[in-house]
Amino acid sequence: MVRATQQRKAIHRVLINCGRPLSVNEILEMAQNEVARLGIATVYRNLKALQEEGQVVQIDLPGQPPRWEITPEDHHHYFLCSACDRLFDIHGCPEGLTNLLPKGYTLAEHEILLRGQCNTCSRKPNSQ
Amino acid sequence: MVRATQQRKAIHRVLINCGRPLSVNEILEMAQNEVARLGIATVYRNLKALQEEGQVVQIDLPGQPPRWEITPEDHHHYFLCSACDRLFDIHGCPEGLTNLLPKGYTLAEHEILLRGQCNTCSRKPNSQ
DNA sequence: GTCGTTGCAAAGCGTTTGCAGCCTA
DNA sequence: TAGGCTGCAAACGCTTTGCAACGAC
Repeated sequence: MVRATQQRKAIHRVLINCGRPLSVNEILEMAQNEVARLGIATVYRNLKALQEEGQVVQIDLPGQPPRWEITPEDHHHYFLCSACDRLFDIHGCPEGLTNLLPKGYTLAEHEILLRGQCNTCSRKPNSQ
Repeated sequence: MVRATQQRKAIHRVLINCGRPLSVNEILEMAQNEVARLGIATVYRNLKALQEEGQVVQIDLPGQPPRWEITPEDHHHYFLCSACDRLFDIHGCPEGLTNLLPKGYTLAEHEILLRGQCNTCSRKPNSQ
């Protein structure tokens, strides 16, 4: 039987309220505002449990620490800001992906990571 | 001044001869056939050095251990066959990537990973 | 009260670093 | 022969695990 502890509720709430994929440390820091003595092991344990329930998914991008977000309803991609290192969801897909395939190959899935500067950091050319 | 040691030459040669991206342990084991007492730290140090010289690149795919390969000549993407787990180069890029960006975002780079079945595995529907 | 969950600390695991000795140029 | 490079072991950062105490049901 799964128990709705303060810790688990805080971790889940942080992911819901923030609305973007968060690293384990971001989740820890935000959730500690609600449960001060929250430990990192509890964050890992609950993320894994929430993942098995299908509530959250782990996002594993090249060269980046793993991040977690609420299981998205739709298929989407990611934008990583090279200035502030925050990750954003990108909705929509480019055209003509199947045209890139060599003859005889079949496409099942695709993952796209865009890098650049977010709207906040684009306004401050000095940052990064 | 960079020295052409037996270890460095063995590591470089393994990557050239194998012709596919290798994990650090694969490189270690293969290079130990040439230099028996080769240590893992030396592999890491030389991969990093070869990377800084631009001779090799690290390939970091979601959910996979880092792999290393000889620096490819051109910008390209990857196709991972879900049946045979081999990785292929994909040449060309999709159109309209910038259209996906929210207002105010600027695009600098993009990485694409396609998954599906390669031409060999497409012919054998039983294999995964 | 039971037993799933927690915080802490220690253990794992892949990677990096410090250091004395080795070997290339 | 100088000093870059090596192997070894310890350190490192992130993640997992063991365990006694806690607290949701």
